Amino acid sequence: MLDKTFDPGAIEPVIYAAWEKSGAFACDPKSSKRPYCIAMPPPNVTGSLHMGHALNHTLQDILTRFERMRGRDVLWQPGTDHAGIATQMVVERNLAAENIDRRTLGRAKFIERVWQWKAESGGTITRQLRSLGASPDWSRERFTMDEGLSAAVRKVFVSLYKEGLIYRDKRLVNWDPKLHTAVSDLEVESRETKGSLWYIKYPVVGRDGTFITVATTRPETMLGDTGVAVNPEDERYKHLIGKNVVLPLTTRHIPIVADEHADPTAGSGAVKITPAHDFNDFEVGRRHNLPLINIFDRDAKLNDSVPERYRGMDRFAARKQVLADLEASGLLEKTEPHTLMVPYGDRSGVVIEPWLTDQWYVNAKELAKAAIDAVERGATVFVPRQWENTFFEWMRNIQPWCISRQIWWGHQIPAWYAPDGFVFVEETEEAAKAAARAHYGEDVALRRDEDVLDTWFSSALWPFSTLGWPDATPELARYYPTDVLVTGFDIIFFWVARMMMMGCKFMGEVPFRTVYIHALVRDERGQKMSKSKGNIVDPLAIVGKYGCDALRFTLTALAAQGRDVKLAESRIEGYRNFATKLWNAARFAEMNECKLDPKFDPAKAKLRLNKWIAGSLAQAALRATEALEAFEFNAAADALYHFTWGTFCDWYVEFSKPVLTGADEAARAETRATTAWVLGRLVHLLHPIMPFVTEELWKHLAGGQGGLLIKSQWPALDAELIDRDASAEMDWVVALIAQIRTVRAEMNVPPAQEIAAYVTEAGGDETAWLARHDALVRRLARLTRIHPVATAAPAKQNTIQVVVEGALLLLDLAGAIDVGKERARLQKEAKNVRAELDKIAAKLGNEQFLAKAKAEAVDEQRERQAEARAALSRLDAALARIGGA
RNA sequence: GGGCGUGUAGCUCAGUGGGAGAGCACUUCCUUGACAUGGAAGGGGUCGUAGGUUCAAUCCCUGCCACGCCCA
Repeated sequence: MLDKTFDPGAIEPVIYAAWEKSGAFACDPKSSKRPYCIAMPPPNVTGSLHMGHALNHTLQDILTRFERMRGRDVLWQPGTDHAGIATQMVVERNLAAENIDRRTLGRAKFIERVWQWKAESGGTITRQLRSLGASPDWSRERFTMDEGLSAAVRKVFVSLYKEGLIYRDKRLVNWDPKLHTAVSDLEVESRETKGSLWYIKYPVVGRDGTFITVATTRPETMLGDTGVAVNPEDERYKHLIGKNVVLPLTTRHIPIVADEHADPTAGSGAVKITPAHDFNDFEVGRRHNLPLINIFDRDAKLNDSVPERYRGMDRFAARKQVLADLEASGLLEKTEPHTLMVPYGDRSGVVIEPWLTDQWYVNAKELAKAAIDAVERGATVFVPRQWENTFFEWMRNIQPWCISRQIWWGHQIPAWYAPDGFVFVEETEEAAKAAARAHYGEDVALRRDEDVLDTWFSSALWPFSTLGWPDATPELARYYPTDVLVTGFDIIFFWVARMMMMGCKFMGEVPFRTVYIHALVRDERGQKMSKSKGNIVDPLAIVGKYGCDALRFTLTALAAQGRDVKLAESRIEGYRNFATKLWNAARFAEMNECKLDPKFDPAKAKLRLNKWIAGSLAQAALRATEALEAFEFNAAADALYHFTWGTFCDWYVEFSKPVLTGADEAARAETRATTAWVLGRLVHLLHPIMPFVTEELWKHLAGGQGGLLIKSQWPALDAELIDRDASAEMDWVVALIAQIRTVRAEMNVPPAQEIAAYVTEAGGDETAWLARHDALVRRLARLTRIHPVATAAPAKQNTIQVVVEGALLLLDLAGAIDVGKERARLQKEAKNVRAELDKIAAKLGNEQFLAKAKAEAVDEQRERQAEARAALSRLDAALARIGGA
């Protein structure tokens, strides 16, 4: 016997273990089934589960389970990302607690400590994914620093280098002065900041008392100025172009140049040019051959290129000093408040400094071509489609990708330098040595580049490196290209774009046919969840409180395309209740000995009731299947929810009660079999969304003989099961009962009071329907009997009149009714029907409508008119009988 | 500044070229033999705004307003 409620905490771990043990998650490369593959976006190995993961993995798991049940050989490829900077920071923090600095430890020892940390703590996130019910093929779990994946990285690096698509360059990079590494444009976050705009007077050489005023947000960098720019069209400054100014606080003379970069409407119209410390100024400097003067060291402290008094100062201290000195010398004209965008490192949280260094770059512009083309010709399709615009926008304006990082944890760049600086890029040290020998005619000492690659470089290879590339494995041939990538829009640039580039380049084919982009999970007020706001909802806490299925169903139901998911706990509670509802429907079936009968064929059911529920189920199944195929997760959840609760539990189960306790043995047997059959199909249909409760119920329904639900077949319900006549009949019964209940409530008939009813003016169908379902109607509308009578007249003083489609019912209250109240009720109803009739009449009276509207639309209006007229005449007659017009 | 998206019931959101929906919240009633994590009934919306297309617009098009996100 089932318990009264489902106990997720006790049952989930047991079921998960059974799934894993059964091998249900594993793909089967040798099978004859069609393959289906999803590459899991590898979470950071340092990560812990948040709602974004929960949504992302729930959707992937739904697709995985759905396709698996539909008979595909599914590979959901799991793994984790080594997350270079993030992981190094975690381990450095741990070392700091032991008072150890990584530099004193040395590179090799440090890397050892990272691996040790990974072995101990790196499994957190994958363990957490298990408690979400995720069913990837754990036996194939990969890590981006695995030997195989590292080999792929080296091969890609070397071949891109040899093609000239990876190169070394000295240019400005985003320098993180805290982490001491370059970062890519994407790892820089611009934050709107309230600052100042300082107006500084630069004296013009040879014209005493003449100044040009520049406006700047970063006065401290003036010590690296090598020019002043004005717009060539700016009349205020035209006469000064070509003249020199004395750079205040120094003795340096720098030229005034004409450049479009200077905006005459901003600030003073003249700008200082610091080519070594500003991306725009770098370009201006290049156009005018201005020298680059680097004034910062790697900590962003001032170096020896500045006057002595500023050396060694931090950039922020230097700003104060420079301003004070300018003020003292009368060169600070004014200060205005100014809002500007300041770049911050997304990991370190400190202000990023544009800094001149040697770094490795990928020619992304070139690689982007094939990726753009692939999306243009539909080889990869984004769902929802509009994200293709975002993708194109980024890809068409893509900048060189800085891939070297000055940290230790990651794939070390396979480049070796000879003493003369010549570089040899090879997959192994031996190959580099051989190349050097060939180059110099003798062995020379080689020094390996110390930098490592951007983490996203290895993630970009994920869809094929995990399948064994560069080896030609059977898995690679079978599962690449993958079918779907499920991810959030925030990593379209970081990851999707780069996988597209690398996949097209090295596999000659896109990495995935479809990219499903889901939204961000926000809190119930629509705010992004963040630690500082304290509005984080922890998925594991939710799972503990409401069960995994409740969380999964909630995320699914809210995952409408093109909209953020706003998560309110009340929704989760509601879907937990849904799981309970399903559970109790099964409990009802069990109590009534509804057992699965393998020989039962719903198409052969005799009772209208059973034909109707089978057809309704088929309809819901078709809708859910279509929705999942189209990634309309919420629509699938919605169709199944409404069938389960609104149709099966609210009506069918109630309807079945008189049959199950009745005397007709054949009807009982058929209804029992139908109930069990519907529930059996239903747990299959709900399984991808709510895997635990359905698996547990399946065990009970099938008496342990049905195998695991996760391995079962998706129900292919024939649309032939949808029986229009049975639907019309049962819909009428439902409407009849609802109408009687409404009237009873309005007339304050106590719910427990059973009353007699009379029916008259019934059509042929309605008479038959009422006879057939007499027991159901009596039970659900709480009537003692329904007597057919020849006429409603004379309406008695103790009868209320219920107008339904195709019949008139009289409810006998066995006592005087409040005639005034009854009249008011009928008048209100008549008023509503008249209003509707007016609307229909206006339409049908419109010749344009009759001439131009589709025939079906006109017919529909005519039908509605006929129904409304019939209802109105019954209402008028009813009113006449009690003496009210 | 460029791009994208969103404005529908008190809240969170579905939805459709022709009769406005769900969940939660709210009101009233009900411990009936699956379920009070339940059942029954009910109140509540000029579908942001102004135009246009159409026989017909909440839905399609345009402008505007508001909000959100991404990029510069």
